Amino acid sequence: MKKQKVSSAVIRRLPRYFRHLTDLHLTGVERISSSALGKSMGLTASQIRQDLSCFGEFGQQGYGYNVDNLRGEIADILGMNKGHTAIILGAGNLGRALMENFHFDRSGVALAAAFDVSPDVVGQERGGVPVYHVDKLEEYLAAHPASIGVLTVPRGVANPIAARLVRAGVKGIWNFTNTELNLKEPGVIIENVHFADSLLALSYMISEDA
Amino acid sequence: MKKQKVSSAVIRRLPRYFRHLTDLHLTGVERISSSALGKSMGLTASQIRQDLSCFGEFGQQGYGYNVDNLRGEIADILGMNKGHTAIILGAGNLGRALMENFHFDRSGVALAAAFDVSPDVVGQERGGVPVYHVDKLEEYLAAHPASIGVLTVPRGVANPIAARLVRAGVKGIWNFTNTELNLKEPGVIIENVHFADSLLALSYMISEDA
DNA sequence: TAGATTGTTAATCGATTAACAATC
DNA sequence: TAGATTGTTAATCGATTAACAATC
Repeated sequence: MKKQKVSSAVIRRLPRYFRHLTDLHLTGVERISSSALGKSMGLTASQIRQDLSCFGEFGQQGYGYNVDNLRGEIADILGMNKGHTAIILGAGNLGRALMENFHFDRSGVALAAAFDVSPDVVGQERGGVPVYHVDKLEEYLAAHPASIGVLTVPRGVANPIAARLVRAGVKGIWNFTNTELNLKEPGVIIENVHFADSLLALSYMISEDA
Repeated sequence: MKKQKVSSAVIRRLPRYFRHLTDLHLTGVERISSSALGKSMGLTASQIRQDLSCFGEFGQQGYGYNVDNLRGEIADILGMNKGHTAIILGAGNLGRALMENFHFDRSGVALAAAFDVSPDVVGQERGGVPVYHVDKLEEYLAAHPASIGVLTVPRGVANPIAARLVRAGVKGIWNFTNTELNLKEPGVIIENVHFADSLLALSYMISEDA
């Protein structure tokens, strides 16, 4: 178990490797070299080999990598086989879009439930996922622990809800609320999805040469 | 007009600066030093000054930065005052969530219309935005040019629709389709929003020390 | 075997941080 | 004025790329 710290740049590339290898696998490709993979992803062969070497030796000299095997190794590295479970907080438009359309299972995550306050959705099912009242959150989590909380609540309640999630033992928060969460608990991981940041970066890039 | 290339790391931080300055402004903060801003954002003062120096001189020795002024400068840099217009392709769950809940205007972008094929939505309005049949796309864009296409169509049609957008003169594509778009046109900017990549990175981080 | 391609060490490049003169 | 803080140049650090011996 080599325990050197893996840089964030590498971590961000891992899902891309996984996605490309999945595509290759579905296309029937059985083996690929670092240079071929690099060309198709816009990376250098060196970088790919360097990245993978953080986690082990997955290739074979003179051959390259077995696509399906490497895909499996990366799935493992990403924690896709750890049986992570997620719950959604906030079954508004975005929450429902995730429930109905996003394939959590393809990332190795089981979406177990959603929570909201509105009588319009509480008690219903969306995309096969039950929606409970948020008052039941702690009770639910005590019986059905979850490692990931998906935060799609309104900005205003983001922090209090996040604090409740953390107190109830959630390990990571997937934050869609456009708020910087400030938790005191150190161990909890926050992954922010800031739509506006992404759109503004695009706006910058298309504005540059005008 | 200094024209040194701005690194992608800097570009990605600009929207964060904008967001934090907006928050400060709303809280009534009038001036801030690079070190105070750095502390609140988890960056070094050096980095902030270095970043800003790519675009000009916005501070004052011994004083720091005027929050509202700097916010305005960054808005300008980001192209928020260029009058960018966006259209949404695909008025499914995600497309509708963006129409009804995402404030394009807060990023300086006007959302003008959406396009879909389903009779269930075509002809309706969502969040004040009309939904047209995608057959009308070229005709519409000829009359109402847009700089940004928001791609929330199913994976399968992502590439053909993207190609049509580009042919019709769109400058950037905000891609939510979990597909790597391959366009031949060089000038067009693609900004990918890969939910799964983000979730997998989170999965990795919470799995690490288990 | 010869050719291909790995994993890894060394070299390069770029980004972040530190230092400091300039000055409000 | 003295203190604070900028913009910028130099130093450091880390990440990417290149090179190459090992070997399938």
